[in-house]
Amino acid sequence: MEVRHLRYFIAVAEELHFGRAAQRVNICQPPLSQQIKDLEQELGVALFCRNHKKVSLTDAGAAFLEDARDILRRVELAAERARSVGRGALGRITMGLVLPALDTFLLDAIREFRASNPGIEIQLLELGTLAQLKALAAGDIQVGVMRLFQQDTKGLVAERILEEPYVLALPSKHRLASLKEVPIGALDNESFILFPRRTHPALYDKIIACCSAAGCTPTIEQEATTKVTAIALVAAGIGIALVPASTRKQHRFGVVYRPILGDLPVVELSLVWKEGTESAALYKLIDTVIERSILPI
Amino acid sequence: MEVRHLRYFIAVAEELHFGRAAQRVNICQPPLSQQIKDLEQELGVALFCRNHKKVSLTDAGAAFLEDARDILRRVELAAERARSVGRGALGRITMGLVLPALDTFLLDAIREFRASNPGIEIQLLELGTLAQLKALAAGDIQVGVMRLFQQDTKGLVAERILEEPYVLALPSKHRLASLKEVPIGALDNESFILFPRRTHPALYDKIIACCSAAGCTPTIEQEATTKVTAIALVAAGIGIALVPASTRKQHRFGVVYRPILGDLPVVELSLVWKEGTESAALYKLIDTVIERSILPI
DNA sequence: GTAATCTGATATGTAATATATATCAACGCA
DNA sequence: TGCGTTGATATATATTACATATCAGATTAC
Repeated sequence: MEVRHLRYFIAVAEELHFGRAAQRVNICQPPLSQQIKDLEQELGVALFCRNHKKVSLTDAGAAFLEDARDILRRVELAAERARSVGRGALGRITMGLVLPALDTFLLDAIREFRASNPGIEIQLLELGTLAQLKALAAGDIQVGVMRLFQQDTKGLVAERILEEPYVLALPSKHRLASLKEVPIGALDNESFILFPRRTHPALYDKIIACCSAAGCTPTIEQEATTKVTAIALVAAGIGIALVPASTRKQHRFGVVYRPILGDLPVVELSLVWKEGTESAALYKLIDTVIERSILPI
Repeated sequence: MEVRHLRYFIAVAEELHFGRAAQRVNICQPPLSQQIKDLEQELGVALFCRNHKKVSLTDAGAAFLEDARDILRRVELAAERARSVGRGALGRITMGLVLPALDTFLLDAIREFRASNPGIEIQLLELGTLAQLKALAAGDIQVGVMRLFQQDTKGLVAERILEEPYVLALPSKHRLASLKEVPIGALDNESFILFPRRTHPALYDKIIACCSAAGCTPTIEQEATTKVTAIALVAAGIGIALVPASTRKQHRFGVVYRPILGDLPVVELSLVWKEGTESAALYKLIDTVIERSILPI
C-alpha cells in the first residue's frame, strides 16, 4: 500500500464516481479503477459497492476512509515538521552549564533566545566541565558552557564567550585588605581556599605553578565547590580565596575583593558543541550566545 | 512521498548504514541511496549526515523518524481495521424498533449478539414504522423492526420475525368477559380503543373492514399510542381494546383478555433493511435475529 | 607510503508498473 | 430500440524503481 492508493481512494470515496475522481487526481479512469482494485485486493476487503449506476462505500470502506484521511494529514504534518526542524523553527536543545555561568550574561541571552524562538525548547542542566564533556559525547547535551582550560577538545568546537581575571577575596580585617592591589608574591604562606583539583586539574596546577613562579607557596586550607561556599569561608576567616572577577557581584559583609598584580591564568567560559552537528536550532542558539558574548576584542 | 520512502528511511535511520538498510528492505544500496535522496529533496531538508565513515540523523531526520514510525503503524492499523470491519468483527449499527418490539424475544437476541460480538456497537432507537422507513432511506438507521403491514418496501428487504393474533382486552365487569372467546360480531356498538390511524393507516382500515364484514360497526372512542395506555383506558372502563396477544403479559387489575373468533389481520413484526447493503456486521445481526425469531413454520 | 577495505555516490541499463488509449458490458432513459 | 452513462477490461506506452558496475573519499594495515 502506498500513499498514492490512499489519495486515490479518498478521491473516489468523496466523489463516489470513478470518472470525476480520476479527473480530480489527474489520471484517467481505467488506471484509477485498477489502483482501487489493487488496494482492495491487498486489504482483502471490498471498499466500494459498484452498482453500475451508483458507487457507494462499504462499511469497511467507510472505516478505511477515516483512517486514510488521518494518515494523509499526518504525512503532510510530518513533512512540515521536518521542514520546520530543518530551518530551526522547531527543536529541542539540552544545554549544560557550569554553575558560575549563571552569574554571566548567559541567562539573559537564553531568555532573549527563548522569546524570539518559541518553537525551540531549551533545557538547562547544571553540570561540571568534565561531566559536560561526557554528556556531549553521549549526546545527552547538545551544547555546553564550561571552563575549557587546557581540556582535550578533539571532535569538538569551542568558542570562548567570556574571560575575566582572578581577584582575591579577603576577610576585611586581613592585613592585605589595606592594599589597593595585591602582588602574588604577598600571598606566601597564606591559607588558600580553592576549587577541588579534580574539577579542573590543569587549571589548578597552573595556578599553583604561577604562585610558585612568583615565589609564594600557598597552603590550600580548604576546598570549595561553589563561589558562594568560598566567600562564606572567607567571611568566616578560614582563609583567602582566588575567585573570578564577576564574583564581586556577591557582596558579603566581612569580605573585600582586591585585584591581583602578576601573572595568573585568566578564567574563561567557553561554548562547546560537537563537530559536524547538523542542527539549525542549535546554531541559532550558538549564534545568539556568541553575539551577546562580552569578550575584549 | 510514498509509504515506501518511509519504510526505507526508517531502515536507514535504524541501521545508520545504507548497505545494511538496503539488505533489510531487500533492495540494493544504490537505489536506496537514490530514494532517500528523493525523499530529502521533496522535504527540502537533509535527513542524514553522511560523513563517509558514519551516517547519523540530523535533527530534522530524528523528528521525521518519530512521525514516519507513527505513520507506518497507522497504515498497518488502518488495513487491519478495514479487514476487521470487512469480516464483521468490528462495526457500528443503529437499529430502529417500534415500542411493542420491546416485549418480544428481540432484546434477548440483541443481548446475546452483543455478548458474542463485542466489536460491534449496536445503538437502539425507538421509532414508529413510518419514521423507520424514512430513517432507513436517510441512512440514519441500518435496520429496523416494524409493523410492515401493506407498507411499500421497494428497495428494502423485509423478513417477518414475529406474528401474533389480536386479542380483546375487556374490563373484567364487561358483559362479554363471561365468554371464553368473543366472536367479532358480538362487538357491534362497543366503544373501541385503537391505535391512531396515522401510525398504521392500512392496518387500521383493514381492522375496520374486517369488523364491518362481520356485521359490526365499532365506535372508536379513544386512541392510544401505546399498549400501556390502551390497557389503562380499558381498566378505567372507557372501552374495549384490540391488542396483540403478547400484551397479555401486562397483567392489570380489572382487565381480562379474550381470544377473538373471526377474521382479523395478524399483527406482525418485520426486520427491514436496505437492499444491497454491504455490511458484514449487519448481516451477522440480521442472521442472529432471524434465527431467534419465533414464527410458526 | 601504498595497497586494501570500507563507506556512500554516480552512471547506466533493465524490469516493473503506473498510466493512457481504445473498447466493452451493463444499465437507465427517452 | 438507440443513446448516454457507468465502471471494467485489454493492450500499449511511459515512467520509475531497481540492479549492475564503477567511482571517490576515508580509514586501516602492512
